[in-house]
Amino acid sequence: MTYAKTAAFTDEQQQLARVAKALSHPARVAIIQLLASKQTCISGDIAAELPLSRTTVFQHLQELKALDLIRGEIEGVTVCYCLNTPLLQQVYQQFTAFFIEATSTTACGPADACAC
Amino acid sequence: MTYAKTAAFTDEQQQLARVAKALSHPARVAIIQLLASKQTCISGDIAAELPLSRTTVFQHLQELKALDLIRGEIEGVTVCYCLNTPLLQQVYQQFTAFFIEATSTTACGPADACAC
DNA sequence: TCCTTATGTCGCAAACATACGTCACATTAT
DNA sequence: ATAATGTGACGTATGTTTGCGACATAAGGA
Repeated sequence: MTYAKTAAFTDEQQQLARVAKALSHPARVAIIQLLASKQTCISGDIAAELPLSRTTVFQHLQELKALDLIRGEIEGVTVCYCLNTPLLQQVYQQFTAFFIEATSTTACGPADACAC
Repeated sequence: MTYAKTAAFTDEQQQLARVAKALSHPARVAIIQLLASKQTCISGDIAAELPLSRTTVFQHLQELKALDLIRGEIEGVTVCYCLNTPLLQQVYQQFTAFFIEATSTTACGPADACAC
């Protein structure tokens, strides 16, 4: 997002793109799913469950944390990560609005000729 | 997506990540919105409406086309791009499923302490 | 107490991917 | 012929992915 021409787009577009970028790697998708499925807010267990090194997982976590999609609480030796559910719901609505806008087109027939 | 460890994740995770990647640039978000708003399936007009060069826009279009999110029909000199609405609806459902899964967590309280 | 082990994190770096644009070219309309 | 359009080849700048090595901290023995 820190690209040259980024400023030329609207905040909504940039915001959506930012979150999409966070989800643009299967590891991060997997991390979110893991955090959603586990009742415990695991920390190093995430690295253990993924086929990636501790360092790599840590960086993916950092990226998600930078967007505030997840939170991390220090609990003694370990860190307890968990989803920021309210933010996720908000993001969900943004995506929904986008997709509804995108799929409500009637200009071009479904999947066939582009008979503009 | 063509990264080393990509194969280790599920198809769903990879598919979601792939689409998210397509939406991870504001220019591509803008292009989809443009195609959705215009009744005509514009071609070079897209480049004219964005603060990017023709070539750059072309590459973004290629990326979207590679995922089949948009279609391009040659009409004489110009190419007529339009959204692949059915696919978008399908993608929409995938995202919905993901977000519902992600936001249904009750493990960690909303936005406060991670009291696992 | 000291040693070991586990954990989260930082620094660094190689491999790879993306963004962006200038040039070039073919096609078609005027 | 001229102009406009889509697209291809190529290059530079920038960003991402991935993990190895290193470090500090804290817990658990011996």
